Amino acid sequence: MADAFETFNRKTPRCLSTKFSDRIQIRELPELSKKKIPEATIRRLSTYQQILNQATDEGIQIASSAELAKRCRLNPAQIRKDLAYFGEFGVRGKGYDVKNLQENLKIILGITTIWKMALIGAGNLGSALLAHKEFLSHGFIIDAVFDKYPGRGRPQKPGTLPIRPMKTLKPTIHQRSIEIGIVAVPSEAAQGVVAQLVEAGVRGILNFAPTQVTAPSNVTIKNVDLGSELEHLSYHLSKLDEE
Amino acid sequence: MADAFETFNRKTPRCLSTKFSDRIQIRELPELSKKKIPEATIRRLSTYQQILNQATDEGIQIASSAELAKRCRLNPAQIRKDLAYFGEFGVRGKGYDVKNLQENLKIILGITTIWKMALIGAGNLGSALLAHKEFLSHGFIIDAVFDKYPGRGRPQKPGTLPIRPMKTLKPTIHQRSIEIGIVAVPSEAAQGVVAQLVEAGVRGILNFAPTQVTAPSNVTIKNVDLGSELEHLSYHLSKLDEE
DNA sequence: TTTTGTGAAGACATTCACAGCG
DNA sequence: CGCTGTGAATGTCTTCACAAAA
Repeated sequence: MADAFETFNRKTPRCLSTKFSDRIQIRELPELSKKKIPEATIRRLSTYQQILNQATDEGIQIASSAELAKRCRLNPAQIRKDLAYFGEFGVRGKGYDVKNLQENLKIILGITTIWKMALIGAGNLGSALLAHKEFLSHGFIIDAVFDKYPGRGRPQKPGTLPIRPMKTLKPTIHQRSIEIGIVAVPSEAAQGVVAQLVEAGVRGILNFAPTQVTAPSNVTIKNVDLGSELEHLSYHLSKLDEE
Repeated sequence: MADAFETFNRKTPRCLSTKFSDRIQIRELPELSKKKIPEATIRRLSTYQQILNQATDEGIQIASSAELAKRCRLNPAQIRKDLAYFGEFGVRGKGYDVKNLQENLKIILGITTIWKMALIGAGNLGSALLAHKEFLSHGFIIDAVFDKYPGRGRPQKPGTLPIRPMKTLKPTIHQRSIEIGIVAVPSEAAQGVVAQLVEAGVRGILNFAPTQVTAPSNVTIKNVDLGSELEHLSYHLSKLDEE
């Protein structure tokens, strides 16, 4: 896992020879290698993955930034700049090797190994997530399921994950080395569950409850809120009525 | 529906009396009333709704921008500026009336009436969405369900929506005045379904398929991609390993 | 030639800081 | 007094335009 970012910013500033920088300590140099990567760029990396998959399916081996831009409706310069934050992946005069770029994006996104996740909440949404086959192809797997009422949900078929009581959350997460929690419980319960997940040692949380939850800064939280997406849609639809 | 935006930019520039502007046609005036609202602001409006609901539940009647900011971890000036795009909702020296602001946000977001939606795809995800009670409290309702194979899915109980064949998409959407489509079908089928929805006359689409779909510019598309959210999480988790 | 990678310019978004109002 | 509403300042992101490379 630790080598996931070896390719990052691997460029040496051309104005400085290695020898020179060996002898003289230069204040700006460490800053240069830690150029800040915009959040907006990171969000687009998944889209690039998506369209590269599509291109692979169509048998395309080399794609220019213009071609990629067309597929995700972005500016070509945007794509070149985004990729350039992480290295020099293209060939001037030709474009990007689709397969190669795809591999590099996987490394950058940290999905070279499979992330184990714990699902909390086996209601409607939880069950759908559990059945969601696409997770695995993206490098994620639900490895344990918890619910306040372990009896509920679909009857447990053989080969299905057992629904565990909340009491066993911490030991199970430790034992199975789970690093991500998915919160699919009602809003009222969400903050409590987040606290338990943090206590159990997860480092990332995907929260489906439409409420603001907090966690220490070393735990990353991503909120997925359907209501908010629909409201955004509604805003734009109402606005069109005005014209 | 058309009155949903009457409160927008209802401020009269103080430098011009009403009489004055009645008599003389001023070029800049129409521009002033159409000040462009940042997308980032619009995305935050749903969050404001969420924290106002929370405040209401706690019995809070008046809240300052500082108080609201603390609840959604934003800068107070951000909140004041966002709200100021749509009118003067606050009282100087006091703050914002929670109830009143909530009502105004509903009008701004266009959720004063209930939006009817058609769900396409009655698989795992579709079924979960169908059972998702929260939609209604946000002003949205699934009014018709379609699937390539109408027989599948949960056995149809009385009082449950029938699963209709795709053939009936267009007439049903017309007949029931449905304006939003939810795409919960596999990636390969997504673009085709989007085309059918557009043809049937919907104006907004919520797409759960992890693929880039296109529609004419008069149809608004919002993508919800779980894989992409997880990849974003993965990126941040991998990065923390580096330090 | 073609297309990348990248400074510089431009567009957009956030925060500051304070006048103005209750 | 306290807090909003808002220009001005700052910060961030996107796009342009071109030198450098294959």
